[in-house]
Parts: sequence; C-alpha cells; structure tokens
Amino acid sequence: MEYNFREIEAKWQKEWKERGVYRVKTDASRPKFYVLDMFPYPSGAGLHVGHPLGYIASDIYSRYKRLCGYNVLHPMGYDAFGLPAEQYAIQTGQHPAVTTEQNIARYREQLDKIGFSYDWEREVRTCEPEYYKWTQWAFLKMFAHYYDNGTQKARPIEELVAHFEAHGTEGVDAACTTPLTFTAAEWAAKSEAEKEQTLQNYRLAFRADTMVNWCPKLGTVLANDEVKDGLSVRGGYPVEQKRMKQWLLRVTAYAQRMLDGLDSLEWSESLKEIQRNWIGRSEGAQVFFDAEMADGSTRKLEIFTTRPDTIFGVTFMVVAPEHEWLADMTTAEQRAAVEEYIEQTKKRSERERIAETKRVSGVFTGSYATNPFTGKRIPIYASDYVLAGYGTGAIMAVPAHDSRDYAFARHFGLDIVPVVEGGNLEESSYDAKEGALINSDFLNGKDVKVAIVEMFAEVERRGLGKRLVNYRLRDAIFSRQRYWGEPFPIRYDGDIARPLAEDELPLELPPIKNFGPTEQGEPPLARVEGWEYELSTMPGFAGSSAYYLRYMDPHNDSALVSKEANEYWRNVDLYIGGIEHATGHLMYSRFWNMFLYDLGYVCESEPFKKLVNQGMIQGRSNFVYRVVGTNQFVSLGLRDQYQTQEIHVDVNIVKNDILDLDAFRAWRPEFADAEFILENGQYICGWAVEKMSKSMFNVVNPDFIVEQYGADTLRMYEMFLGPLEQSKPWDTNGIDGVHKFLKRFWRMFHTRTGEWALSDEQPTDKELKTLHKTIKKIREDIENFSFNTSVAAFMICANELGECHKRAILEPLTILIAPFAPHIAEQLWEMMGHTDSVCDAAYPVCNEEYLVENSFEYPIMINGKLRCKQVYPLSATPAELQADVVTKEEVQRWLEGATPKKIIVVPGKIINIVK
RNA sequence: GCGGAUAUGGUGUAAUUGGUAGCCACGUCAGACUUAGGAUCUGAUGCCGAGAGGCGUGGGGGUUCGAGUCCCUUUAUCCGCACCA
Repeated sequence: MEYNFREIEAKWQKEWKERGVYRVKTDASRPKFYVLDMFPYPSGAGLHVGHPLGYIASDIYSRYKRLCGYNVLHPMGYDAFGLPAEQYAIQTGQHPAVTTEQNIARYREQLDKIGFSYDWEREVRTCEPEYYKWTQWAFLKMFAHYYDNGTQKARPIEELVAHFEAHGTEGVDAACTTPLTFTAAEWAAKSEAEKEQTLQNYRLAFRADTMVNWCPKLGTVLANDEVKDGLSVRGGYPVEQKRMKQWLLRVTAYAQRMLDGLDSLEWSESLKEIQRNWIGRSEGAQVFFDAEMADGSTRKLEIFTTRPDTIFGVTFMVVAPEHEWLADMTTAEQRAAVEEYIEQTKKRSERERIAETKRVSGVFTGSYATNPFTGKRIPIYASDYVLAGYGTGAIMAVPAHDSRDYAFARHFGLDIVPVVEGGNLEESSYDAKEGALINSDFLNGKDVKVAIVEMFAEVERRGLGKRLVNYRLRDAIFSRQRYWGEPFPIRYDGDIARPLAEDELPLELPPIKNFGPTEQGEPPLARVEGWEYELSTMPGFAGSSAYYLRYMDPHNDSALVSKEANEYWRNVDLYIGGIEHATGHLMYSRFWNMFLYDLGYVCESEPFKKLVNQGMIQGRSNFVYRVVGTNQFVSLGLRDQYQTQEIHVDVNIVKNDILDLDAFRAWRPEFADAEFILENGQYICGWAVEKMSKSMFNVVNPDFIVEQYGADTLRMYEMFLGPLEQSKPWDTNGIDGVHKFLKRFWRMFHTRTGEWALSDEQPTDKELKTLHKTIKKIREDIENFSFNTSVAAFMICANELGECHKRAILEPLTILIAPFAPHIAEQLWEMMGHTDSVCDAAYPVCNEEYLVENSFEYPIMINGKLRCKQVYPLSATPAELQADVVTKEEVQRWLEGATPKKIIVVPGKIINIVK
C-alpha cells in the first residue's frame, strides 16, 4: 500500500475528534503540564505558512509531554476584539462580530488540517460576553484597589478611605499619580466628588487627565507600546501628544515586582533585557533647587539625577516646555520668546522631535536658581530635550559630564565646569562614571562611585532631597475611542465614575450600525440610545491579559477560574509566541496576574514560567524578467543580455525556482500570450527575501502544502527549516526531502511490493544501537527545542536501518515520531494491531546498555597534529596503540586504571583522560 | 549613542560544547530501472590542483599540543531602547 497521506490524515483528524482524544480534565493522580500558544487575532487574510511555526513546536512538545505521562493542558482560542475588524466595518458596514465569526471559522478550518492536539472544548473568544465578563470583573477589582508600597501589595480601597478618615495622608505610602497631603479633617470636609477625585489618585484602574498618545487617523488614544517612532504600530499613522481624560491602569505600581520577577523566569536573556529596558529603573536622587519666580517669590524646583556627585558642576537648569511652573518663571522680557518656543515645540510632531534630536533648541526663562553647593546663581532654561513625562520634567545641567547638557551649553555659551578628571572638554563632555572628583569641595579626590554615595548622604543631611528610584515605565492608557472592544462597567453620576455591581456583569456591547465616531468626535458608543455607560471601550490587551487563566476553567460562570482548577494547573509551563509582544501583552499579563495574585484569586505570581520566541517566517519572493517593451520573459541566467524589468510572480506557480509556464500564462490575462527565453529548456526565476505579503505574491498557504504533501510533511518541514527561535524565509524548495523521508518511513513497514510486513524477528545489536541512539537524541532535542536536528535524527535513523521490518524496532520508533508526524504514526500504530491511540502510549526510554561501546575511539596526536581517530578494541596492547606516540609505560598505566572513555595524547605525554 | 543577537559550502543548516569542520537535507553532476516521470534507487559533490598536496567557519591578532567554539580587536547584518537626566 502506498503512503496515502490524504486519506490517513482525514481519517485520523475525524477519529480524534469523535473519540475526544485531546480532551483534558484535571487529574490529581498525574503531574500537570501547561503548554500555551499566544492565541491569534483572526485576521481576514487567514493563516500563512509562518503562523503555525510556533503552534507546531508547542504541539510537538505537548504531545511529547503527554507521552511522558503528564496531564497536558494545550488549549487554543481567539483574541477577537481588535482594530482591523472595526476598520473593515467602517468601510463596509459589515458588523465586526460577523467578520470575526467568519475569520474564526476559516482559522479553525486551517488549524484543523495541521493536526493539532488542542482541547477545543476549552476554546475562548475574547469578544464573547461570557468571556469578557471576567475582563470587566478584573477591571472592577482594579478600580476597587490601591497599591500599598509598604507591603508591596494591592489592598482594598476601603482600607485607604478608613485611613484617610482616621489619619489623613499621614503614614500613607501608596502608589499614586501625584503625592498628596491632607489631614483627616480636610478629608472629612471634602465633598463626595472631591473624595472620589482624590481616590482616583490611588486606584489601580483610574481616570486621569494626562498627556496621551492621540492618533487622529485612527480616532483613538494608544498605549506607549502601541506607538513606535511616533507612528501607530497598527496602520503606521502619525501620533500626537494631547491632554485628555482617560482611564489608566497603574502598572507602575508593580514596576519593581515585574523587574524582580524576571530573574525567576526561563525567558531568553534578550527578552528579559527588553522588559528591563522598558521598565527602565534608575537609581538617583531627588534634589530641590531654590528657584526665583518672575514675581520675586522663591519655590523649590524639584529635579531627578543619577549623578548627584556632579552637583558642583551644575551651571544651569532646564525645564520641559510643558513644565507647570514655566509661565511663573518667565520674566516679562522673556515672555514673547518663551511663548514662541512653546508654540514651536507644540507644532512639531513626536516624529519630528525624534528626528531632530541632534538639533539644539531652547530658550532662557529670565529666571535664576541657586546651586545649593556652590551658592552660585544659575540660569533656568526651557528646552524640549527635557521630557515632561520623565522624572519631574526639570533637570540640573552638568555640561562637563553630560553630552546633551554640553551641546546645550556650547550653543548658548554657558559655563562648563569640570568636576571629574578625564576627557577633553574642548571636544566633548566626559560622561564616564569613573575618575577622581575635582572642583567639588569635600568630594575632591574621591572616585565617582564613592562620591555618589557620599553625596546621597549629604543631600539628605542638608534636607535638600532624598534618594529615589525612578522608572521609565508609564501607566497604561486603558481606554480606546472605538466600538469593537469590551465596554467599561462604569456609569457616570455627573463626573463621578460609579462601578457596576458584580452581578450586573457582563455589560454587553450593544449592536450598532454606524461604526465611525460621532460628528462631535465622540466614540461610536455615543450613538447608542440610552447608553448610560462609559463611551470608550477597553484596548486589545485587556482581553489577552488573563486568557491563560480562563482556559483552566473556561465554562465557569461564577469565577474567572475556580480555586481547584487554578491550584491544579497553576501557571503556564511553556509559552510559545512572537517577540513582538515583549513590551505589550507580556507586560500587561504579568501585571494583571500579579494583581490577581495579591487578591488571592490565583496561586502563582508569574503567569509564564518558560517562554520561547519563535522566529518570524519571512517570504521568499520569486521574479520573472520581462524584456522591456515586449511580452517576452527571459530566464534568470540570460537576463544580462537584455534590458529587463523585474516582476513579482506568484510563488505558488514556481517550484524549485523553475516557473510553470502554463500556470504563468493562466495567472493573469496580460501574460496569456507570454513568450519565454529559456535556459536548458527551463525558465529559472530570480528570488529575494521579503516580508510575506499579498502584494509580493509570496504568501504560501498551509492548506496548499497540506494538500500537496500532507500535514505531517508540513509539520516536520517547518521544524526542519532551522532553529525555532531564528527568523528565516519560507522556502518550499527542500520540502521533498522531508516528504521522501515519510514515504520511506512508511515503506519500512512494507515489503518492496507494498505488502504489510512486520516481523517478530530479534533485532541485531546494530539495529538496537541505532534505535536507542535515536531515542536518546530525540528526547534531548525535544527538551532543548532543537526540533530541526531531531528531524535530521529521524532521517539518519531511517538511513541506518534500511529495510528493517522488525516490530521491536519499529514500534518504539512509531511512538518516537508521533509528536512530529501524528497522523502517520497513528495509522501505523493501528496497523500494528493496537486499539488505543498512539497518543496514550509511553514514550520510549533509552537503554544506555545498547550504546556501550565494546571498543573505544582514541584520538591520537602525531607530531603535534591530530591525525586520526582510530578505533581500538579494549583488549589492545600498548604496542598496538601506536606505541610511538606515547610511552609504553603510560599506555600500560591508563589501561590498568579505570576504563577510560577517551584519552588524548600528544607525543610523549597524556594530556587528558576522560573517564 | 547604549544594549542584545548573528556571521560556517551554490542554499537551509549540523558539529559529542575545546578534539578528524560541513551531519541531515535542498540543489547540481553521473549512473541504474523505466513505452520519459516533477517517480524510485545508487554514487559523487567545501574551494584550488591532473596529482601529491595546499587552503578553508566575515577580517586581523592572541591563548592552546589542538579553536567554528575561549580572549582581544575589527567589519557587516538584524533586533530592542533612545535627548530617560
């Protein structure tokens, strides 16, 4: 019988579904293992061959773990709220729910063809009310809690209220937007609205008037991770800074815990580094400088610095153009200039500002501050090189030791006073954190590192400020002026936000017909008659922040996840997905999970123990070369002889870079009468690596590969392509090799004439050695996620075994290959007479006995060069062991000792004995 | 500018972690079988050289009996952060 993959795969996909082979239940008798893929956003384009890469890897791993005796949770679902469906709706009037449903159906169909072992009964969709009820629920919990810095934990807001009632802000150490001070009496005197306003300063989900990233084209605000280089990540539209009242999540409260937690995670160093960078912890000091205002009064201007040791070198100060006190600091003479500067910086988009970072600009306010250590009067400038959003929006400038301050001082002719020895101040500042202090009174002669520590103490002693840790991380803007997202369970009483009660959830998204913003620029929900709730909806990351918890207990309507389910499945053991979520989803879900952990709803503080980032699959485009002005196409090798135009050609009508001429003529009407200039009777196409996209005609659909070669071939080939974590272009050339292997594997169970042939004959030592070597290798490779070498190991194994029809070899081999090629394995398993699924077999274990060598390989060094690695029997005499390279006595000695595995010798001496 | 990663045949890659570089495939070449096929099988295939031999892991230097692997330096590519005080 031929290897009929179409029949086999259809049969088993149906069988698995009917038998419910992949259904998972909590089972205290077995250890759990949770393998998760980042669930997809079901886009209209469907899956291309790059999407399943990570899914295949996780499927192999979960099947492997299951065969090893674990109870494996391996679910899948859809991140179904999102911008593309909504934009499509605005253009076509098609309701996002409808297109999303269609896209999901298409995704499911594609996924099913690849033979994944998902437990589909646990599927979640973020856009369904039963699911987003729990997104809203978590939001309400965040609204009802604040973060206590002392205990590093979220606490009910009522406790804070009680504290305010008794003691005011005295003794409060809570994460907040701006530090407040009031007494119990002052609290009591506040109106209800004022009290609520005050509490918003502490709630973990809160409303605030802040600078936000506003994208006019998308008509919505965006979080920091949704903006890159001043453009929206989705769509690439310009983003501007705007002051708006928005919902935010106080993720900054968890900055330190998120930073510390990284150490305990098995994530790649580069990914951890991206998160550390994003959190951006820096240790420094808060210092207050006396600053004169234009009206003659003096205020304490607060700055943040990581280099307090350089205070003696401070010769001016700079505030951001958005600084609160700028107007008060501006003197009458400077008013016009300052206002013009503010106007000028406002006009520049974020993008221009980034592009012009090298250009120095700024303006003198007319006011002065006093350097608390030198006592000198120093001018205060405003410049947009100081960011309003970081630190306090004001800096002390040390031109001698900060390159930006240096450029600024040079431009405006300000003093440059060196306080650390080193560098050449004629050319540039000396920024290094090493050297001896000079011009710095009591710090003179001390090293920078020592001086920093002493200065901290001195600043605190003089009451000028204190040590402080600053984070780059910003609170996450949580509202979007869009329709297709979770509604906020909030109604308004005047300006007071009133949370819905838990039993009012879910607050369902009402159906609408027009998805654009209203004429007044309000979000689409403003069109809904009688909608008394918040008009914005939640952002994409809301629904994806806790989905891994929901899979544990997906149909529970009384809790996000039951305690029992959570305590059994705990957290994700292996998470596979793209690196693009490093600062978005992977930050938010850690925050979300830590919050739920504080409240006792989940038992692990980190959601994802081990994380593997699969590489991106790029496209491999093919080109044809049209001779200019004709409809003649010249093959790659001959195109230099003509003037040609390069044209993308659909990669699906090209095989191994050879163009299918008839398919090309049929591809588009203008090529119907194309003529070809061939080389060796073939038309060879050019190629290039580009992004996989429709416009490049390089999208390869997995369905197409499955149809031609089968799912098992696709699975193994995707793994064979190269290391999982590496980005690589998809190249269908080469898939034949894997397909051939599977056909060969099939033939190992059959005679040459195609009869089923399985013998009970005893395997030879050599065959056993091959088998156990392969078992060992495959197990190691799977554990190391080195799936490309494991596919190679199967091929080597097949090459070595040749026509081996022995059950004792082939049966374990079938289980061994089952995670990679489950359909063929299942079919052969059945043909071998088993009635159970190969998914429930026990994964073979390597018996090292079969690997023990009865001879050893001795690398021998001759004349300083490793010449050969010969195999000698253990019984070899020293004379036989090339006595000329080592002394006979030495050889004798190591043969008498413990049996060596490897002996490395150079003329006259043994340099290493591996035992 | 700072941080991280990568660099090996015509191509994708491998290398017991410091021990014969190029496993396994693709491609190419040759052959077998075949009423010719994009099927199957066998062999060859890093480069130079007729050969013996020489040269080879981006470049240069170093440590070592021995380096793709370790150290220094340099180049290129990719990624992350970026007036972060």
